[in-house]
Amino acid sequence: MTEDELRDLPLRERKKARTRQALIDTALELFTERGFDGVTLDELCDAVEISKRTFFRTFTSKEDVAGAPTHDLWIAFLDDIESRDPSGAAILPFLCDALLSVIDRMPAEGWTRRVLLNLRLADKTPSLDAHCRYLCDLITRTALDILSRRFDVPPERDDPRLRLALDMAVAAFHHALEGWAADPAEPTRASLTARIRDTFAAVPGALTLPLTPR
Amino acid sequence: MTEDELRDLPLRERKKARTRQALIDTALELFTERGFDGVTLDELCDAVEISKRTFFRTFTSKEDVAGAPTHDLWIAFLDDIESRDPSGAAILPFLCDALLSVIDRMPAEGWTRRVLLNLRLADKTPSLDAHCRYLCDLITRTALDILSRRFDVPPERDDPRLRLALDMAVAAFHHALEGWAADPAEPTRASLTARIRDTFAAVPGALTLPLTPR
DNA sequence: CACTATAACGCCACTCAGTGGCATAAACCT
DNA sequence: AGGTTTATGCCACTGAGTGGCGTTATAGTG
Repeated sequence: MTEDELRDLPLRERKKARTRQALIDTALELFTERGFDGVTLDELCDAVEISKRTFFRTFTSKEDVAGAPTHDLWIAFLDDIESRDPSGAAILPFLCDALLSVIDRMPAEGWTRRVLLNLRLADKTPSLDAHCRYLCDLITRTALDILSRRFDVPPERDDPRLRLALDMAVAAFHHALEGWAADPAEPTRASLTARIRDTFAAVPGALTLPLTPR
Repeated sequence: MTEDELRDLPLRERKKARTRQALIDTALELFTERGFDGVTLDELCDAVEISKRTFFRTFTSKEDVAGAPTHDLWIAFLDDIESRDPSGAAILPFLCDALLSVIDRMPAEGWTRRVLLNLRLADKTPSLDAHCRYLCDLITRTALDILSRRFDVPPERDDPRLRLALDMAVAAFHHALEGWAADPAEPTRASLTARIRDTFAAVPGALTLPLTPR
């Protein structure tokens, strides 16, 4: 949510959105500095001048606020595939394009840093990692609904292909994100999209990878 | 852990294993009956006549005890791929065989029921679902280590194929488990292995699934 | 510009998961 | 049997998350 989009919302909504963003930013900074478990919710709420009760009206858990950046990305992804033109392509390029396009449209200001902190925190905080994976699975299910509504594919109980293709895309995306977040060179939006392209390209070859003993 | 394997352990280990099993069985029954959140740890510990402190020496969290059946399955899987003969096959059939073989060697008595209850609980308990996914990811990483040690494949940072193949296998396995656990007909070990074979067979076709608008 | 309706917020008390510390008891070893 | 090691029980404590309710701020209306 950029400042521009914000202006044409009612005052009440505007304040809510600002509080939400302040919580995300402050949480990411504090967690990164002192560790996820090293910061209590009370401290976070103090820093944002918010009551703990209000925190739980905005986020469902402590993990939820730290996972918000990637979650927002997934939400935008769902919105994209709701209307994207398949133009005769197979499912995997379709999903890859959707991801690339969504990343391209994310807010310019500070987006990269937020996702990066989110990923690095998740990498060393089991409960956060678990939460992100759970959210991601919810998204996958919703995406499955959207795609099977829009396109002419057999239902999941008869044919697991759509489901499997989605899971592959998610796996490829995760692998790209992981390598990107661990990159010692400053990760940029461009380096992320490059990694995504590469990983998706590697998918078909993965099926036939031969196993020769060392 | 069967009663047979149990006998040649020292008394101390035997007791620990029995307590652990009692905790799993009682937890699954209680959670199924009154819901995961409807049972407190104190109640569970009372039922097994164990102090809460001892519970946390056996399991890392409330979720952990309910996820133990599938976790045990994954541990056995790791053990299997440590020594399984690839016999020239590609990675996917190799992993499929490993899973089938592991399922075949699980304890006869009550194993199906435990896994079933675990899966059905995870299906309607977000925190449990999240925990299982996290554990599963830990396993995937370990499997990656084992395979890249045993076989002659490029390291992950240069080539994501091994990693992607593992993720696909996990996705296929999950899909099989999900359909199996939701089966209105009594799920058996045979019906599970059949589903696994079918889902793995569908993987190559998933890559090229065409998207034609309805 | 009031005036009412409607959300959001703050505060307080409470439940329950999870942890640290230490005393006790059980199993192991010789 | 006697001393050592290792598991257990108990108690007090922290911190996440929830329910209830009074208060404040925004929205909608004459």
